[in-house]
Amino acid sequence: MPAASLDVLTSLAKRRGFVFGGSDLYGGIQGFWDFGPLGVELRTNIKAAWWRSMVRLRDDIEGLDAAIIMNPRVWEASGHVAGFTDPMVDCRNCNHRFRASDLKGPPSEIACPDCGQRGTLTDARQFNLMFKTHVGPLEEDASAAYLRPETAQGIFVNFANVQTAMRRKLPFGIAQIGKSFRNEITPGNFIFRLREFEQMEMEFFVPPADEETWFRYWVDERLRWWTEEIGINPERLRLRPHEADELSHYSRQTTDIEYAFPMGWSELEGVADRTNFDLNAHAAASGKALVVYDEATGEHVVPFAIEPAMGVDRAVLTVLVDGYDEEEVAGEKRVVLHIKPSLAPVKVAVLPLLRNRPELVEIGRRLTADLKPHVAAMYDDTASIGKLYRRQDEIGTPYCVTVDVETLTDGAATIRERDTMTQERVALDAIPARITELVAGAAWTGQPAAPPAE
RNA sequence: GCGGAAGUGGCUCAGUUGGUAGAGCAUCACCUUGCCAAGGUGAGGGUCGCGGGUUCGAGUCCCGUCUUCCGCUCCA
Repeated sequence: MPAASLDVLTSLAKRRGFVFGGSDLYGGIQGFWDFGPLGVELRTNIKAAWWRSMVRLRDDIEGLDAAIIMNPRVWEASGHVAGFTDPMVDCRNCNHRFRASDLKGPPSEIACPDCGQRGTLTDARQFNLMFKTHVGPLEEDASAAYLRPETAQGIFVNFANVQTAMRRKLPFGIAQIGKSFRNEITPGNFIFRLREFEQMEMEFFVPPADEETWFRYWVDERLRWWTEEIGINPERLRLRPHEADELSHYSRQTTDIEYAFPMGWSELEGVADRTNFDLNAHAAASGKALVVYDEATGEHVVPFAIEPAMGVDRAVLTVLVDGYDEEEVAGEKRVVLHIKPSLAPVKVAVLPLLRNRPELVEIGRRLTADLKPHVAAMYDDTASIGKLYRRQDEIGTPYCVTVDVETLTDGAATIRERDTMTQERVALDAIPARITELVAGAAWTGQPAAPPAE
């Protein structure tokens, strides 16, 4: 099963209303995409799946929705101001990049530390990966603020609030879904790397002694989520532990969950062991203790944070790539999105076999109205039945209900399943319940993995 | 930011040595068919990314600019 190329997928996404180029009316803007009618449903469903498995089904994780703009001191304490705004120097010969402060002289006078070539270094340039803005109407330095480059800091600065309000003891986690912004030098690969993107991050706070156990637990649990709950082909997923020299400034160890995208294996989610780096940093900068009292030892401890972090947009891309398939049916190409029914933008489409029979149209419309309170449903009669099926296949609609002439006498209609194209005949009255049952039955395979044994 | 390629109707593209825009698919209407992209008739839709220049005349040449794509960087 060859994965769809990004071109094919981009074309499908635009044509069918999943994703549009950002501001394309004005020629576009690099690194920003708009989600259309179907795209917003898909991403909403993915977020719901994450929130359900992370927050709703668990009793050890709380939810949070922090502001995008925070006090700039947050970013100084977290290390992002230092890490994201250094003057950088590029080597035109070997393409490596250096912090100007790490070089032993002016870039124009020294040789490249890597390739040794002289005269190939650019001047120092400010690389600010954080979007800067101003709070209030005056654009002065004192009012400068940043759009958050990760949602995690909103969790860390609310650690004590949540812990106290919810009377939490270790271990417990805080989960958050929200937009983040990075002025990436090179966005691209469709919606893989964006400048405005949405993250789903969870910080799981554990006693320092349990760090390793929980780290392994979350790597396994996240991989399970991708395969069992999102339905991604396990053969196209792999784990990749980071080498020591590629770790982020806050991380002791990180394992990526990678997917075999058309452009190669790329990161889908990172599980990072952030230790107590962030809580310590914020405690030091704010002057407020960020600790939990451990009754067993009678001591205050600064918890360690294990962080599974993923991008909603990458999840959308993955679901599209993984689900896309071109089959041959009766000598014709059939494009179908084999995505999990729970994720599909439209769960059921009601199609009259004959659109010039008012009775069938009437029944179809009424059935659609009956379905809408239960699942995302739509009605379509603007083409022949075969064409209507293919349209729904292309957007991943798992079920189609076809109202035919026999419906007038037997009061039943056929439910056609996307992947097998098989049909079952069900009484009109029973169809909403049956569809709901089918969608729900195929949606969830189970509960999150049990926490590691004490 | 550096190197390479490209920007023509919703999508994919054609447009010959510059002469005043086409195709397929898609969409819509009507007819016909009636369970997996059938057929027929017709319709809508493009100031050819944007700005400037050369020319009697530019999608087609020149300059600038913006954007996109592929590599390097990045990391959700």
